[in-house]
Amino acid sequence: MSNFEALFDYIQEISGKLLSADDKHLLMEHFKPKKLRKRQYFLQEGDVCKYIGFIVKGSARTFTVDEKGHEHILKLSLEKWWLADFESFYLLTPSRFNIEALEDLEVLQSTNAQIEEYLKHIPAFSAMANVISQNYTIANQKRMQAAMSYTAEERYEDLISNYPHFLQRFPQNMIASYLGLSPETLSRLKKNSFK
Amino acid sequence: MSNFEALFDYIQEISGKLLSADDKHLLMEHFKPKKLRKRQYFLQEGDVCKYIGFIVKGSARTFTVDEKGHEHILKLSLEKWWLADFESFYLLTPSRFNIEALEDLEVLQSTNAQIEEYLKHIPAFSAMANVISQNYTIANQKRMQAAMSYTAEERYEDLISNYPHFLQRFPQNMIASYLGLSPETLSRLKKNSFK
DNA sequence: AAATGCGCTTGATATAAGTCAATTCAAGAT
DNA sequence: ATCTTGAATTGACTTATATCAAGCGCATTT
Repeated sequence: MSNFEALFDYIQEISGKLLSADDKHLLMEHFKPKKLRKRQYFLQEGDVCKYIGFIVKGSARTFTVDEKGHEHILKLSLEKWWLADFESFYLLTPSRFNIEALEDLEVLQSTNAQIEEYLKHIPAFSAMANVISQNYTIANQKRMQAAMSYTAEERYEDLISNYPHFLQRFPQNMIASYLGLSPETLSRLKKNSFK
Repeated sequence: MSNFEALFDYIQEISGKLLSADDKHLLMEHFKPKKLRKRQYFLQEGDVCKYIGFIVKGSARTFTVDEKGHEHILKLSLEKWWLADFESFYLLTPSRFNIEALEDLEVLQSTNAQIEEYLKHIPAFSAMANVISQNYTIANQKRMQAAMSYTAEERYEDLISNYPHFLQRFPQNMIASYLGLSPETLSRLKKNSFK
């Protein structure tokens, strides 16, 4: 119940529209609460990402494992973020990513087919989707630019100013991987930047 | 006139829906043909990206210039691609990017306000927008992964298999910058991969 | 035909970041 | 309380890529 309040608030806030009682009932009917304990997987490489999850509580990481066995974190996610490999979710192809809970995790999850229904029938939901799509496009553009043009140190500074809470919520080695750095390099970087 | 046929075909192909005669008239009313000669700018750093352009003919690059004066290409664009800095276009903020014609360029351009109208009134157009948004999300996810996890050589192989025509249309130093490499490094890379 | 500019290549060197290995430290488990 | 585990740090060394510099074709201009 209070899980759903978080989702309702989020949709209304982002879309700038109100949800009717009917809208809420429809959402509650098909978004299923799911709990994962720390270290459990929301999605495993090779599986199809059947569900998209809205994070009510906890955190997660989306990562790949390369041929040498090294992990690369593509996304770190917190409360009020959506959890999915969108390629797999949209196209129903096997995913190349793993999504793992970094803390005990509570999500509300739904299938692509249900999402299509929401988009059709709930104006606030489709308005939200449009805003999110814009935000994602902008964020991706920025992150890509940072990855291409910035040095390791600049990317770290950037992270600090854009997502300061990340430093509290995620261990350093995860941050390093997210920035495309080895844990050692990030450690040294921090030491030097204090001077 | 034949310019618009390219746009109409594109919208119908991507959306899977047909455009009515009214739809087409509406599009022709507000999409303006614009020609740029090679080396001219579609968008300059610091300006607001007032227009989104649909490329009918030609090619372009989107790039930033860092403090050291080095250019970094974020996007290489060809026929049937959309041209804009979406952050600036959506939010009307000054752009950090430059968009420059690499060949003589013909685009059909429109403002954000007009696009909103199309989304409201032309079903094929809004269906197209949804598909594009999905494709962008997927492409961004892939490119980000490539940038994080792949070596220079793997990124080049990746480019060859995903966009083989890029090699014909863009000079090598542009490809290098797009891959986040110096021209020298790409040159050496090619030599070694032949062995 | 000469001259200019430009993209590509090649060589020598510099630098940023990765790798491997050892140590410390804190947190959880027994 | 002790033991174990894993994160963070630090040092020594390696590697990938950038930088600087020179030279070579090739096209465009004069």
